[in-house]
Amino acid sequence: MSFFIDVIIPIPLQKLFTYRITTSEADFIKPGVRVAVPFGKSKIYTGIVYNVHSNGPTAYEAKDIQQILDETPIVNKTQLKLWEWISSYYMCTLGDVMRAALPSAFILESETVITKNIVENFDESILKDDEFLVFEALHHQSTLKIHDISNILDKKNVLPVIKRLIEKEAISVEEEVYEKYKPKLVRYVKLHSNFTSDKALHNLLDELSRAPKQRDVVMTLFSISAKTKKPVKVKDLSEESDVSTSIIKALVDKGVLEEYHIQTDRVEYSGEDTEASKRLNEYQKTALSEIKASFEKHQVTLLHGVTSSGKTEVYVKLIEDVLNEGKQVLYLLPEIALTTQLITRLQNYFGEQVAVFHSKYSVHERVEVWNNVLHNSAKAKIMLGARSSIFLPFNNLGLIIVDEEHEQSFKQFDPAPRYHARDTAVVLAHMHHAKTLLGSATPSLESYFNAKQNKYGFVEITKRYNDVLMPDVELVDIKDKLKKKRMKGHFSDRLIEEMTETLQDGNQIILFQNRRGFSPIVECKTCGHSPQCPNCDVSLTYHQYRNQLRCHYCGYNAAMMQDCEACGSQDLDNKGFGTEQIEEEVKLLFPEHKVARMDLDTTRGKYGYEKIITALEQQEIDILVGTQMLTKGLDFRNVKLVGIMNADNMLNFPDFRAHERSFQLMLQVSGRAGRTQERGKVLIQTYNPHHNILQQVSTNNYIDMFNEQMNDRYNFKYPPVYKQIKITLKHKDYNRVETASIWYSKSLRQVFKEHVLGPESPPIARIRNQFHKNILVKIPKQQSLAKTKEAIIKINNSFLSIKDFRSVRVILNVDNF
DNA sequence: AGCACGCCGACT
DNA sequence: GTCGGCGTGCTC
Repeated sequence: MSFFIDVIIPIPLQKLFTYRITTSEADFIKPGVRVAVPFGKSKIYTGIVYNVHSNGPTAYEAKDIQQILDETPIVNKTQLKLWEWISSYYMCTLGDVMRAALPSAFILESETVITKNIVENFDESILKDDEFLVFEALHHQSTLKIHDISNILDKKNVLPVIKRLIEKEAISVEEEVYEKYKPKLVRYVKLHSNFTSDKALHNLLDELSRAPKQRDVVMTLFSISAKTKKPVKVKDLSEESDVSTSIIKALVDKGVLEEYHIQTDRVEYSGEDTEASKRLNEYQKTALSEIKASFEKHQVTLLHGVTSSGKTEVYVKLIEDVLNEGKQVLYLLPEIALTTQLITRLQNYFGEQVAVFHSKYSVHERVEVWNNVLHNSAKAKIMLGARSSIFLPFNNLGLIIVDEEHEQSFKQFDPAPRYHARDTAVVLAHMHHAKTLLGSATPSLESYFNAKQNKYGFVEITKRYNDVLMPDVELVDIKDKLKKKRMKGHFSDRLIEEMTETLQDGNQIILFQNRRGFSPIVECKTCGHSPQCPNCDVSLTYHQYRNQLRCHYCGYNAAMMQDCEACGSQDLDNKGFGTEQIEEEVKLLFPEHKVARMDLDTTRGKYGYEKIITALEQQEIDILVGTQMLTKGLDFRNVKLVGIMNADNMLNFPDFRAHERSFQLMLQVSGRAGRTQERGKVLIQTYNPHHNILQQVSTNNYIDMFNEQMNDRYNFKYPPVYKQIKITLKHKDYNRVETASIWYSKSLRQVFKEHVLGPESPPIARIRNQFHKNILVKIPKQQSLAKTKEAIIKINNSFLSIKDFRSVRVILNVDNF
């Protein structure tokens, strides 16, 4: 009997690929192991075995696999089940999910390696110029990659050149697979076995009496190993004996010491002993027991706790319980909230059992974390991570906590799989028969709605820790202030007053402006022209610190011009304002005080973010200007005043969730004010102080906001009342997308009638030279989601079979919010 | 997604 | 006349 395997390949193709394996391989291969398989003419890909069977294909001849890459599965059954759920729910391929799920080091790809043929008296004259260049390069370097050749020839399509060289038998090519993951080795030393006897050792020390430094090293090695009874690291030995590693090396060369390696973990926690978890206050205790009671009835529970209510302590208690049952915990939170502050706090309680999974980790670190989770290692009982950590190979999950549940960064928008980590977490927990706790000070409407519908359990903490009062929120009408000439730049007299007072008391200030850059738009005062991005339909943003104009959509940048491109006038004006400009203005208003800025531009580097946080904690900064980055997971003792520079631009954002988002954002920023005894103050500058959302923010009235917003959602058939799927079409030719989107929406309308919206051009119709069109399908609660998707897939297939439309890119986005 | 094949414009 | 553009089709 012959055996076959179906393999998931990390490419966006819906089907699995069948390969033939030998009988002995069949004994060995299980679903979840990686195999290297030939694909297409020359490529070798890493695939994940989906299943093993003996039904050979009839329509084609199955290829043999090239190699088995793992002894045991690196992906477990539950994960494969989750992958399948994601692929069907979010309408993407298993290959897409695989790409997102596995650390990139697991996905090996072959690379073409070019070598020179050894031929006596090769006639170089038959080579053309570019061919000769490549041939010449191989004299200096024994092998070249395709990429190297592109660099040498300075063009991208080099395959024809290589082909001709092969025909002339000047070179040959080979596919090489790289094991990208190399475990980190730490160097250790021990005394060579020749000297372990007392006598030999005595002789050695005598011999070394003329080399005191070397003698010291040997002595220190003894004392360290006597003390620690563990292998001795070269690094430790060098530090302890205070000699350079070159002396140790000399001893190794002499054969006195022996060097060896042990594989170690890159991700190591070297903290102090763990401390007992804190005692909970009354509200926290009540919440804890309510959550436990709720878990009896509900698989998912929503914890609505005001900012600074001490939710983390409650989580800690819950985690302790789950750990005692010997189960794993997943603690999900948005990327920007993954701060050192929180990590250290959890490590203080749980020590080594906490592992972090982070986008800033190197590929190697991710593999190590993956393996620790896979083997249910004691080092990875509690996984702390952003959305992609739902893909880790848990085998015994007891609890998932989704903190800051309302954060939109849990949803992946690009590329596929466009999954929502919170919703996927609920499904994952269900597969493990585990519980899910969603926590937020400002729950998303959908979660609160689910709680109200009794689909989720619900628990509330309404008091801040230590009974600190909620900040006092004041709305400042800048329209009125402008009229009365009480504005200095973007600062109202009220804001300046409060700032002056706060600084006099030695407290800190946070200013929130939801837009980076200096001023969004440069406009010529003479002709009204403003510079546009050549690739996108947006005006360029002026960034002062590099005197540059930049596009926030495609990254295009150009030097700021001296005079108007259109009419040559020198009278250029800056419209609108961003964080940079606020920073400038603050510096002028308060020259005595230290001002810093926190946005994408200032936190680029690996530690950029941390530096600013530390500086603020140590009170080196008096005033911090920033974007929404400020809102998350930061706990500052001395911030007393929070200023929101302009509430209107978020409220007017064209999105059905703009109001909900603004409410969440403003309440979260406000939460940064006054976290200790003194009551904090929040000033919100706006042109429209009577806006309901602003009123609800100032009275901290979530319920009112919820009811009012839900009313809109009912009326306009938006989530969470209706489900929705967004279909985006992209093409570089506007007419093409236009016709394509009309065809697409027409077909959809035949099935879904009035529940199809669009096609519409988004506010920014062109990004990276691609024109976009959006179509929205609204799905009533009683309509089957599975059937809806089936119908869409059918329409999509007919769409793709029209040859004029084949070049149009289609993006399906389920729950596009 | 890649990559090969095949058909048309702009250069030697 | 070739080089290189990209539209089309296929991948076990």
